[in-house]
Amino acid sequence: MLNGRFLPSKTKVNTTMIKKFIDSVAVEKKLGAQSVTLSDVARYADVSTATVSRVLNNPEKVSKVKRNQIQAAIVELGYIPDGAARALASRRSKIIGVVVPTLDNAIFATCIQSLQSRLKQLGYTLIVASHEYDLEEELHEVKTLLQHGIEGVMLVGATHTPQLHKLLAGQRLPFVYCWAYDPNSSKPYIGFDNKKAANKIAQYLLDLGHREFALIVGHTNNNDRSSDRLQGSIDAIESRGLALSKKNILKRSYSVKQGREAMHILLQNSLRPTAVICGNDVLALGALAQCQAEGVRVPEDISITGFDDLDISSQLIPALTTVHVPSAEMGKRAANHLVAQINHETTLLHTEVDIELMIRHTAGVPRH
Amino acid sequence: MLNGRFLPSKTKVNTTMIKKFIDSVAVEKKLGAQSVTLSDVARYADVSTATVSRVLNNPEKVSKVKRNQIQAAIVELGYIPDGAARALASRRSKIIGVVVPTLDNAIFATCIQSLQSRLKQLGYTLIVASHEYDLEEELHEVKTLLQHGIEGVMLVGATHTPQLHKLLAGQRLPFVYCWAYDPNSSKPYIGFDNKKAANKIAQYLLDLGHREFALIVGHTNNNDRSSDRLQGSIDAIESRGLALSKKNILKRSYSVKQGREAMHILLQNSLRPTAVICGNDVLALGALAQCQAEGVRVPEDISITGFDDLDISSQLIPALTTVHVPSAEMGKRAANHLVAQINHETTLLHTEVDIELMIRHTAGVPRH
DNA sequence: TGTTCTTTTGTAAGCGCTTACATTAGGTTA
DNA sequence: TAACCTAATGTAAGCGCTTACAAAAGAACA
Repeated sequence: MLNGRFLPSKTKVNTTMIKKFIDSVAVEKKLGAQSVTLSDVARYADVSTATVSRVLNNPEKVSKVKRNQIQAAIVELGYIPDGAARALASRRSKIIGVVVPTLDNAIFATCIQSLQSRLKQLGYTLIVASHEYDLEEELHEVKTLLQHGIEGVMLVGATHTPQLHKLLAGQRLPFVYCWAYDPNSSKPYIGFDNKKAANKIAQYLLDLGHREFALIVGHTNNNDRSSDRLQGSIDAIESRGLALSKKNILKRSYSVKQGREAMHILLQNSLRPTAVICGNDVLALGALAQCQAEGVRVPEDISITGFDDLDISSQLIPALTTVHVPSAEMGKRAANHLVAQINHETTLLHTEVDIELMIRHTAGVPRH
Repeated sequence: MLNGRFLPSKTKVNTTMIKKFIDSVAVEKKLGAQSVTLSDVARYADVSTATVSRVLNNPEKVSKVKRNQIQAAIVELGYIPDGAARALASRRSKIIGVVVPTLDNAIFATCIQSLQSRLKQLGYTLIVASHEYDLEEELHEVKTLLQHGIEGVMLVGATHTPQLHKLLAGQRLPFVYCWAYDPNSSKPYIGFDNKKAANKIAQYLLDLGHREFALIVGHTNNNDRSSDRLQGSIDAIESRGLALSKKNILKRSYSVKQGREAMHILLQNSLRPTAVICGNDVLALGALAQCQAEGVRVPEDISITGFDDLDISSQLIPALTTVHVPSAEMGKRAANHLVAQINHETTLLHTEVDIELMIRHTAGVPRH
């Protein structure tokens, strides 16, 4: 041990000695802060750098005696491997990236939480970026992530710039699209059919007897989830031979406030809709609040539905009728998928997750 | 250009040639996917690697002619710098880390959103980790971030394991504690005094005439924000000579459901409190919903207050009386602080952000 | 005991960049 | 035009690891 630096080998090492060793390393390197390197550990444990590296990466390839020696040295010196050096030498960063539209929506936060927690189990670290519903920005973010050597990336939705598709293909970077589903695509999807889901909830309202609809949805430009949900609802309504006036389709950004404002407009109409389908729960919560504010009873006077099933949605009074989206599950599956891809294991190209109509108390039979 | 690889110099370059160049690079490297390196760019633009590197890092140090030449080469070859190599050589990763308790609370998501957006402006990338209110896990996460070469880290609260404090000091890593404030500490804080804020809201209720209180707060072990808020309320109440029975202090994890359950218990009491102070908005929203569910009017029968001022809190009916916490601002300030630290610029050690009592409609004068 | 095979360990060559230092080109000035 | 300065560029030595390959040490067997 200490390899002749200042201690005869086999001497029992105490804390002071370690400190001196580290300090002497620091002095030698003319560094203010000592940063213990792998070769310091090697010297301290009296082995080669290769052996230390093996302990880090393939412990089973090192004899028990040396392994213990080295592991003790690592702890004693407080050695922390340098990820950049590892990444450079091994060409594996152990980093995965995700670019979501925004973190301000709990649905993405939940997904990221579970993505990250699963990746942690698998030995990966997550870098998060958001693009605020701007696809050029999304491209830019992926490039930044690429600079950081991500080994895989999760993206939201199916709509992206052509350059991004090219980039992903060119880099041979494992990736997965979430929150959307297209079994005919050659690209990997983990998600669900937004159109089908929106169709389902509209059907439910139609079956309850509703004929006068309004839709409050998210902006549909460059947002396939939003436009699919819109289209799904429209299809359902028109399939029953009903008309939906443009005036009753309100596109708003996803916020409670916008939901309120949109509902306020709808309530001004001489002919009020009996059912308002919202593009997500946040908008629905706003719509619901506005009804309360204006003394409109839900669901007696008007029915409201959401999409996402946020935690809060089931707890409010009345509890929101909505579509449950398993965002945590998507995160977890995305993690599994990406890591499998990285390890060249075979994976399913497409995974459709179950969405479920949550029938609660904001939708009911319309008044005559 | 192309430096004799297969084109006479000064030849006009077209797409096919670029492709061939890239392919020849790929073949030479025996790589499946071509990854264009800085030296490829240098060769292509017929300059040294140093010059290319300068264009990347100090463009003003390179003559206009070469700079343009090189920038064109970068675009044409689709060169993406390798962050690991840059980090290793320059000892700067351009990565900053943040470890929050959880992403499932919108208040942290909002903060991270703004932290990240500011860091992006400053040329940094963010790695997010969460510890689920487990301080050992927090330590572990910081270690992982350190492996990835973070240049700074934002942490939440003032309570951390001693090892973490040691680690931060030993690594000379810029860091900042958010969501708490201690002007007497030698550690940097960007936040506010939770105790004072909680005191303020309790005073407000006392001034309204409330005498019977209950508290629904977060778990207080290892969570200084939660325990400070609890203590602040208790202090206010006791300073008026009022007693607060242990039975009326309910500790729950932060979820709407838990808020509901806690309120349900309080409503069972023969002597109901006239005011319920909640440790955060999520709990308050739950408490509010439970009152609605049980036909208890807010604020006529019972007053409820929150803490955080989530987006939704101001939009619900009745709008929640709460404390506004500028989480986005804290994120932004944390970004500025950390980057300033990294660049050895002088910074304020402590920043107290303004919190504000948001008087809305869930707290009123108690019934006689 | 020598031979062969297996396991363990070491040696040393990079990974793709940055940067100190050396060199050269291009201006100024006397 | 020589001497000197500044700006632009190149050369080459690493940064801290991993890993192919070589070497050494054991184990097993005849």
